[in-house]
Amino acid sequence: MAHKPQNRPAGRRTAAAESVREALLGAARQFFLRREFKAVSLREIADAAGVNSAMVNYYFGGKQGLYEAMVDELLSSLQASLDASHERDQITVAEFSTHYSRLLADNPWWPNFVIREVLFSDGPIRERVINRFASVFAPDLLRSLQREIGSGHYRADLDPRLTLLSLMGMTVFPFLARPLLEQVLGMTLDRETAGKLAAHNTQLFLHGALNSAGET
Amino acid sequence: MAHKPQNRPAGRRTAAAESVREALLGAARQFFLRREFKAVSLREIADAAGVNSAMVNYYFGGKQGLYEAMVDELLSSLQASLDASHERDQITVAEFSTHYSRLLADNPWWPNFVIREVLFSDGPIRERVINRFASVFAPDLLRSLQREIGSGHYRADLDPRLTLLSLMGMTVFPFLARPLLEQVLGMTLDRETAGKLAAHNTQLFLHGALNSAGET
DNA sequence: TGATTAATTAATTAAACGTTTAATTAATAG
DNA sequence: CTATTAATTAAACGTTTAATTAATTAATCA
Repeated sequence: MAHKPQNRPAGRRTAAAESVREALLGAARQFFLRREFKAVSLREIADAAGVNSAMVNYYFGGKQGLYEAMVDELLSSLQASLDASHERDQITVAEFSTHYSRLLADNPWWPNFVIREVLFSDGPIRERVINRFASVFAPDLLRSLQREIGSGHYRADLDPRLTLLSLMGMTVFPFLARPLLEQVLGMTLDRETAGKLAAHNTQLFLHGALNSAGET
Repeated sequence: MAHKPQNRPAGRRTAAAESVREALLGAARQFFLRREFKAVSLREIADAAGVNSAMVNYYFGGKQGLYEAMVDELLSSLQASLDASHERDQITVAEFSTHYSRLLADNPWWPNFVIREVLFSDGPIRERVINRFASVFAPDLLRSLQREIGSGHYRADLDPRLTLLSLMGMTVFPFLARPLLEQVLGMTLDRETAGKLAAHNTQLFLHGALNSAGET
């Protein structure tokens, strides 16, 4: 019944309570990001957090509640880390490529998680992830592309939305296909490779693959 | 123990047996492609197939066996559909973009499934999916890129592997992010849009985004 | 200090799961 | 016709799950 530790009187064992909450969230992140929802049991989460499994129901109202809390925490931290990455409405292709690649290289869990939520989940979490994810880079980048096309800097026949998709795909896909890279191409996606990839993508996006004297 | 109906004497109730097998495989595809492994129960599969749930153990040795059989069937049908798409070693960027886009547009389950297997699964199935997947397009395309770079048709400073990744990303990502497209950009990925996307990607890949008279 | 109440643990519950088993039906072979 | 074997069913098994309840601990305040 006690879905949440309601109206907790400030300063009464709250330190311990917060530590239990955070321990559970940390353990939840550790498991939920790596395995599917149903394949993770509350017991292993509680054990890893060093608390009793009933605490999940006490603090989060159940398994689903814990998962949603973890997702919210994750999205908030991402938002914060991205808010500092570029000036609003002023992102360039090179900046996007560089910042996004670094972000993905530093947080290997991120693309997996987003893709899983976007592709396989449903319900309120998926909506939240999509909207939050989409609001981070896409609008600014889309506006930037439209400006460049309108100003004649980019080719006038470029569809901004398709171009956005191409650019995001070039940037994100390698991190999604990371195991494929390692097993098939023998590449590892550390920060250095991610940097090379970002530079490569920027070049390719701006100039194309054809040699200067090339034909179609 | 009887993992498979061993040494089945030809012509003894095999018709019925095959229909049960296929009914189970069909139902398995219907559920496993949409939900995670642990979230699918043998009971719902058996119910949908109209057979007893013990048949799963009789014919496939268990839940895992049924899943693996389904995966193998899926990979074989994909391989067959792709073998007809291009001459070995002779694929161009435009061909790749076009064929792959059409394939993904026609089989919406495919990118989801591959990504799930590649990112979240482990064990023998993942190996099989990666190798099978990688052997379909990547080697031919990589060779083609190397040839174009070596011949001077493409810029000499292009890294073939990074270029392969960029190209695959441009092509595959929109289908992975399909829900995001629909919800954020208001686009639907039908065959027509997929065609436009393929043409756009080919153009962008070859010529880049910059206008002819543009600066860096 | 002693009552009160939040926090935590331990024990328990009911349901769902995949699998196994034993019994039954159907079909062929000798 | 009988023996044999494949195919199928229904029931039960043991395990695991999330959730609930009861019991215990500890901190606050009158």
